[in-house]
Amino acid sequence: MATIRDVSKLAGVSVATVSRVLNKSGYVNKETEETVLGVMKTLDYIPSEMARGLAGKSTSTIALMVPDIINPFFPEVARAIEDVAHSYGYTVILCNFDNNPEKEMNYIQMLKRKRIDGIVIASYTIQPEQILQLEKDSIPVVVIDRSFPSHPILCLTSKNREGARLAVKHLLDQGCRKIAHISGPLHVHDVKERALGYEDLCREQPWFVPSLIVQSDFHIDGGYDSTKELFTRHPDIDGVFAGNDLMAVGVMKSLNELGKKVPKDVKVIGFDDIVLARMVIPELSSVKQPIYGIGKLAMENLIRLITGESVIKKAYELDVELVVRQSTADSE
Amino acid sequence: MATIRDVSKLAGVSVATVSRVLNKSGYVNKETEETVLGVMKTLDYIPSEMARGLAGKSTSTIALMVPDIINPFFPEVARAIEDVAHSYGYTVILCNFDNNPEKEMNYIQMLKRKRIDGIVIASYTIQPEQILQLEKDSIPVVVIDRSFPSHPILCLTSKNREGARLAVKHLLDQGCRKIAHISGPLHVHDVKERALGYEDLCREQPWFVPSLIVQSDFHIDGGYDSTKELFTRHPDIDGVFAGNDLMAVGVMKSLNELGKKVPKDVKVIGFDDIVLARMVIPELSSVKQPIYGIGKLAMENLIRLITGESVIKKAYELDVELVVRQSTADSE
DNA sequence: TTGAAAGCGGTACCAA
DNA sequence: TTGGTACCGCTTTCAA
Repeated sequence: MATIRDVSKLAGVSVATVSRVLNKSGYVNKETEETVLGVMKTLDYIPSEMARGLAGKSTSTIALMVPDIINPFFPEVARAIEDVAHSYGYTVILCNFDNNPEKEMNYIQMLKRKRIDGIVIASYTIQPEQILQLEKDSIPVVVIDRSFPSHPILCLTSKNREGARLAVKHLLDQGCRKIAHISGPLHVHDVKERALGYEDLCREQPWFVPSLIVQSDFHIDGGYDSTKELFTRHPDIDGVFAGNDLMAVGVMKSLNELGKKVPKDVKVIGFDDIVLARMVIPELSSVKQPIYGIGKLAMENLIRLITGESVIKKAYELDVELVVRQSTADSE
Repeated sequence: MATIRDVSKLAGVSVATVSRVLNKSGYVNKETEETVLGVMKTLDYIPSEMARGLAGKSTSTIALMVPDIINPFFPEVARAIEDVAHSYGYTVILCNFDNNPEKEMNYIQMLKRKRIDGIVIASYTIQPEQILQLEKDSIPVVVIDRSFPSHPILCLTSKNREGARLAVKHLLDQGCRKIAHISGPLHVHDVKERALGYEDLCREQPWFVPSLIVQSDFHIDGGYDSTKELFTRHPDIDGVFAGNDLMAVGVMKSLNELGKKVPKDVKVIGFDDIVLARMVIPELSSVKQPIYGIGKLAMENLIRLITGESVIKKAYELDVELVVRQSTADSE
């Protein structure tokens, strides 16, 4: 493989000059430039990012750390991240860490060795201190789907509490008179917010009892199992607000087995509005998070951090939107 | 950030020695080693992969090129690739190229600059010559979900024709008497195979007419639209074999709107058995490709190619398996 | 068992 | 406008 020296020799100039035309930096005579460009073509010269990285420039590589790319929320984020990254000349390393703190740290270590320029991370296991440490090591980080409001960390989440209220309000409007909530892991602040949104509207209802809230794990099977559990205790539930769409799908599957019709007997609404919501039958109502937008914004901000532009490191909350589909339709 | 020189100075040894303990290569006195290891810890030394890459070793990075990570088939592959890669110390770069040859080439160029060690690619647009060229540039490639039987290229696909036969046979066994096939892009050999499998069993049927085969695009909307089209022409279709699960879901959505019950009025079967198949209601019958296995095998073989172990570069076909679920259940 | 030094392929400063 | 050259951080002979 041709090197910059090969090019310089064949073009009869110095490597410095070749470097200049390569980077369009500094003065280069028009003709010289053309010669060099020509030689590059002839030699099929491809500059080594590794070498330029070593010589001081950045690696143009960022990492996307997610619990599990199979969870359909993340491919949508990944897609956005990758689109923006690619358009800015960055490359994306994909890391799955399965909510396993050890694997997570292992990965971070590996990323440090690679001297990546930054990280976008979605994690319920990472501690704010770890992120601060990363920044101290001058590796910018953007956190998505979780916020650390009391730390100077750039986080991107949605208006979870408001979204939850929208969902529950909608169920009430549709005539539901006993609404359950299946939540994700409540020790996570942003997950808790959704449960709080539910409580905001339901706590004062005559039918409300705490056992209408069940904590689960954001997975489809969790939604499935929790539903069985809920309906054993409260056979008269007529509305379910699931903490995310994946669990909502589990809810629908469970209801189907219980012989309950959606939306006739029970109305179901999820959260996130992943593409899956439009794939199931009946189509799932949901609270739309701007997933692509979150990914896009995350990457744009990360690049800003990398290039040293001024960005305020704090928790940003994006707008959500109620999306009504068949799973909460009027039961005529 | 500490460098190998910092370590060597503080430990009172040469960089060569530090390098040796780093790589556990060559002789190092037990005590010296411990000293060095200690200093590394104190300095929080993290070797630069970039530098070692430049100095001759590999980048320990491979690329996964897919049309679109949002297509649920690919996260499953990605997951496998990443698992194996990580366990061998490799890092995975994710590339979406949207079936856009230009973007694809653009990416390959970028990957060359990064001097990645190898590529796993799923593409219907790439030409065998491009892959051969890559290998000539000493970048090993493993192709998945597509085969180039007449080229010395390592490809991993499933027994598509046999799988299609299994699917259609099953529909026939379940009593279907007019079966349609919605296929993917037929110009791709492996896609064609599925259509041929369908024809193997249907061509001789009294009800068969060529217009029962519709070409589509492997996307959910394609399956949806094709179904509308098919039922306009043939309202009496009672079985649909979709070329992949995504289209099968589109089929079910379309049938739902047409007022046809699945599986009572029409039975539906897909291909791939992505996790989505178990998420929809009714659950989708499918022909199971060992997706995780394909990804795993792809990565294992890629590593073998990278490390120069002997691998026969040819098209391998993996076994498939019929998975019966609700969408083709008996209509009692 | 250890060290000196020549790269690896670029960048960028300083002179010319 | 151009060239010479000292690095960047690590690996790998070759000698000692």
